[in-house]
Amino acid sequence: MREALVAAAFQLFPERGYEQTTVDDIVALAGVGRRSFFRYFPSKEDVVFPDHERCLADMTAFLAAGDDADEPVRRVCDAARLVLGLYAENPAFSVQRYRLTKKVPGLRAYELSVVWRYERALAGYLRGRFAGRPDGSLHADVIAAAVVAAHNNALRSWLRADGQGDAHAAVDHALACVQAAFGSGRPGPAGAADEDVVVVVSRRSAPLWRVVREIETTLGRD
Amino acid sequence: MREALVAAAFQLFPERGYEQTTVDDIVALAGVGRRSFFRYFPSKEDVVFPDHERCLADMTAFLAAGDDADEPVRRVCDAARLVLGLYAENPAFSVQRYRLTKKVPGLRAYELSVVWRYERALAGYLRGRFAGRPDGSLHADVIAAAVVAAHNNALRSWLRADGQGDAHAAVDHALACVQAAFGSGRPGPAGAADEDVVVVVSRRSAPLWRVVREIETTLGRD
DNA sequence: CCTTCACACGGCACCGAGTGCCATCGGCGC
DNA sequence: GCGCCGATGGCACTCGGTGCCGTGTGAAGG
Repeated sequence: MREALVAAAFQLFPERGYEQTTVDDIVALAGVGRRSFFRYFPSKEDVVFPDHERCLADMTAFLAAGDDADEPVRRVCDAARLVLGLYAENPAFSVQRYRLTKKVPGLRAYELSVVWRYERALAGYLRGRFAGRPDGSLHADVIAAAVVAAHNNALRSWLRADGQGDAHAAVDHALACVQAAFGSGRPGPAGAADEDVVVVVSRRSAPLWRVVREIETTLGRD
Repeated sequence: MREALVAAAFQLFPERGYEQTTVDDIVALAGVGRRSFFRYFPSKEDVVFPDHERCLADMTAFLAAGDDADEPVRRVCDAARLVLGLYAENPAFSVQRYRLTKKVPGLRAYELSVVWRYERALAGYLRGRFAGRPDGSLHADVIAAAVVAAHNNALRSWLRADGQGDAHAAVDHALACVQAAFGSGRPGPAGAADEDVVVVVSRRSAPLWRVVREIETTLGRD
């Protein structure tokens, strides 16, 4: 039933456009009642993202399954990789959906709210890992946003290329940049500081207290 | 006319709730025709963010007014501070709107699309500044997302406190964390590398090529 | 074999957001 | 005074979304 509705919708959307296709058109093609559509999809936009609810549940389960020995930033990057996997599973569908969301503003807004829930899940996990640390919630929000942005940057360039190329490699590279900025440089509360060599970047002309504060910030002890 | 509609809306929203207030209720209280409402606001959600269009225009103008001598990350942080100024101008209104967007999912989704446009403006500016640099668009997206996340984190904690406290100081502190991670550590194309002391963080057990790559990443020469 | 209960589906009526069209009215230059 | 133009209001319509109810079907139970 869900599959029939999704199939009917994605048959009509490319030829008529999203907004020109009414729910009545979809249910007429699928041969079901109009009321049943809204039983399976809370809104018309939801038919475009049929499995995002399951994906979100998978991601939160993945985050909940980790233990405290994991490096937090590494963990959220792996969670992002998990989401990419679901996109890469059926590239044709992902590309088709990408074309839709790129053109239709209402669909783009809906995608934003979807992505926002992923980002909040990542930030919630990081907030728990950074609990007690000063500016913990700030770092959690910033890192979650950076991870999502890097993931989306790689994902979109892969989608723009019609699903050609290695999506996983692109996302790995993008996430490596984020991990380089936040990951290994920010030891978690578990504290593996003595395993690290610390490198701070600061202008030579900066006052000493400024340099010290940047070192503290890098070490996460501000 | 706009002011009358906004005033009527924000008189009804707190007492009835957003979704329980129909557009007919608003125009009846304002004493204008229903058709005129949609002349001034494309949708019901727009009446909640009456000046965001002007704010976005101000921000893009601010970014366009900068010259190439500016440090790019510093510039987008200042642009974010500019947005905060418009929130801090009338705290009562901002707090009232925050309560609404926190409760109503549809309004939160709309706010996301608003914030997204700010983020795209910042990313577009950074993309221009990073043109030619490897992974320029990736860094632009990540930094823009981090700046917006830091700004929103500080803004929301200020709004949760009913507009008490110094919003500018909170945002300055939040943006300083982002600048510490991306700003001074990443010299722009203008190249002030010889003024910097470079500090890299890496596990001692990491292979040499990994350390070298992190140094390259930190210097923005990967 | 018949009953009954539950559940999924379909149809119907309704609400509210948003739009196109046209009538109206007030200010403006000619 | 006359005609033009922009702003406004009213009307009718579409479409997304919801509540309600009737119906059919299949499984459990007498």
